[in-house]
Amino acid sequence: MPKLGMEPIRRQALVKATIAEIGQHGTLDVTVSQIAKRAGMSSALAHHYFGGKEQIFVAAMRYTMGVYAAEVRGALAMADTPAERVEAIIRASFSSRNFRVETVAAWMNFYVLAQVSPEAKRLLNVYHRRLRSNLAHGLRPLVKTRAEMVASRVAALIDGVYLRQ
Amino acid sequence: MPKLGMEPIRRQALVKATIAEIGQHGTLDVTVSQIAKRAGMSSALAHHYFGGKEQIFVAAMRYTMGVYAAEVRGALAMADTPAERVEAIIRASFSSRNFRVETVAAWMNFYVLAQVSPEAKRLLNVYHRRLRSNLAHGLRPLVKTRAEMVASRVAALIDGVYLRQ
DNA sequence: TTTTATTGATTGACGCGTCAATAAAAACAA
DNA sequence: TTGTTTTTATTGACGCGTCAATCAATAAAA
Repeated sequence: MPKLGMEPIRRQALVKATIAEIGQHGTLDVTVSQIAKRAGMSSALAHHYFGGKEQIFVAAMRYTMGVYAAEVRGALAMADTPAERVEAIIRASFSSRNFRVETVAAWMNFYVLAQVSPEAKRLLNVYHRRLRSNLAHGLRPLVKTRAEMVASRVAALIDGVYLRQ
Repeated sequence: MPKLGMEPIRRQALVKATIAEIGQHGTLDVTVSQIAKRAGMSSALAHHYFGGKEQIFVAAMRYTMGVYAAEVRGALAMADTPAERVEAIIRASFSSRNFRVETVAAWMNFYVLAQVSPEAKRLLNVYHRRLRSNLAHGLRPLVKTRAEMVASRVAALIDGVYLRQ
């Protein structure tokens, strides 16, 4: 019973299932079948829409980072002073959504994925650059020339705290 | 041509090969055969001495952490003031040895391994506890009651900086 | 009838772990 | 000392399972 326009629904279901599955296993060692099953379809269909496992992973990574970016943007929108901007970013980074075990596990494994998949590496670079840039922008009025350096350290601190969750 | 007393030599060769292989691949996705080949033996022998893949990984993790612990101890031995102690730990953490790409990759993947292997998780906990304890000890005279908290943050920062290497 | 959705079955590759077999050293026996 | 047995080292081959990816077939919309 093929309902039309299934593609976007299936894709999103797969992406979310991927994150959940990685979160549950704590590893990228999840099979396409497991993901597909959780998303309520056959593995063949997952391949049909994404082409391959790595592309599913990358899509999940992109999605996760998109959610995070949106949260930062939202928090940033209602920050007025530089200090507030910095705090907004940090607060968004540690929001309850981003701090769920499954999200943290996903992030950690995306770092590993970036060691293997060029596209994942690219995405991770974009995230790093944006995070540092956002932080530096808020920090500049506070610490002037050292803003870039401090931003890097704060960014590292955020990731480090994550890693320990 | 069985030379006797091979066991410790083979074990160490396998452990080092494991770290090298993980470093090169950036992932735990390395086969026992690859490791054994790099260590100059058959995969059967690797199984003979370690029993299984996971145990090889755990041994490599234990080894890596042992090297790190020794470096910290060494640096700590010639630190007199509290501030020097803290600096010694940080300096040791970022020594050239611990900052080699392969070592960093190994560490990162050991975090993933800890999500799967209880023994790896235990080892990682020991490392975390020791690091925080060492830092807190040096920090206490400097920040008094907040020492524990600051130690946690510094520890997280160290790992975060690593993650970005 | 062409396009979109969907899956069961299959294939082909690969990897872990085991085992039987070989060989040399060491321990023991005569 | 010499012959025999036991222990240690070592590997090639292989079974068994798993998994990514493909394909042919079915069915409902357009």
